[in-house]
Amino acid sequence: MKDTKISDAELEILETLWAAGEALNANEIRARLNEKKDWERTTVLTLIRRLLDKGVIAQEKREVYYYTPLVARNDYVKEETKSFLNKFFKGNAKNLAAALIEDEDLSREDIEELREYFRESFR
Amino acid sequence: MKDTKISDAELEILETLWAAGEALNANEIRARLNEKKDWERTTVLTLIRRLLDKGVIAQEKREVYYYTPLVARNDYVKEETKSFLNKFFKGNAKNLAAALIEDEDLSREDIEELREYFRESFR
DNA sequence: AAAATATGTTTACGAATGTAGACTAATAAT
DNA sequence: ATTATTAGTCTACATTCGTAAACATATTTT
Repeated sequence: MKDTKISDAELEILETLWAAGEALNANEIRARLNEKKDWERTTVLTLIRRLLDKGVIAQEKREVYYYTPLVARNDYVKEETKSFLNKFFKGNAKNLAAALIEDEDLSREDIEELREYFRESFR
Repeated sequence: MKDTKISDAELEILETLWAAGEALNANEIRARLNEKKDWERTTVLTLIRRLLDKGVIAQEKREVYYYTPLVARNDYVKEETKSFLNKFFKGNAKNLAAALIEDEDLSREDIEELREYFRESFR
């Protein structure tokens, strides 16, 4: 699960499973996805297959196959964050923070909140 | 320059130009890239072409073509950061911060620095 | 039993990517 | 003038991705 590349479409499936917190079958996944992505049944199945091939989810046979993530969202996101940091900020979190603050799309409150967060998080 | 997707390989070229701070020709780009990527001459040329097609760099004809970025790194990175934030943190910077802090790869000092940074950055 | 439905696998197909060879035009060296 | 070198464009080709239709199989309806 180290260097497995997960595509955007595949990630939608994974996010659905993570959000569910329990094994889902293809139809359930499709249903929950429906608000966001209106994919054909077979599209969902293809993505599931690819995730299986990549070894990032597992299947369990009941009346129908049920799928569960083999990676915790937390871990995955942490990895992605690290890559992102390296890609654009030489791995330096402070530079990222700078970019966040510079971003005029962050409201005053957002920043205030961030500050607060850091203050607490490490006394 | 809004929704232009720049691939990883293309980004290497761009980074080189950004770092240079002045127009470079293909050979110069290749030379500076050499430490990281040992690409064939034509590979570099292909990537340059793709960036031209995407309208993210411009060329200027002297004895030989010289290339300049049409996007500021800052702006580009800001955009990417925003997407990243949306993709994994529902656009919520605080959640990102949480992930950063959770990351045991950040040293105490890193975090301290971050805190400091936020403290100053917004009095 | 025949027909319809549901579930899964295989095959497909165009766009993007990483990587570069073939080919061409221009310039320089012999 | 002939040959070699350079700079650029065009073509190529395997892989991944997004998206799904075709096809096979099992199950349910009629």
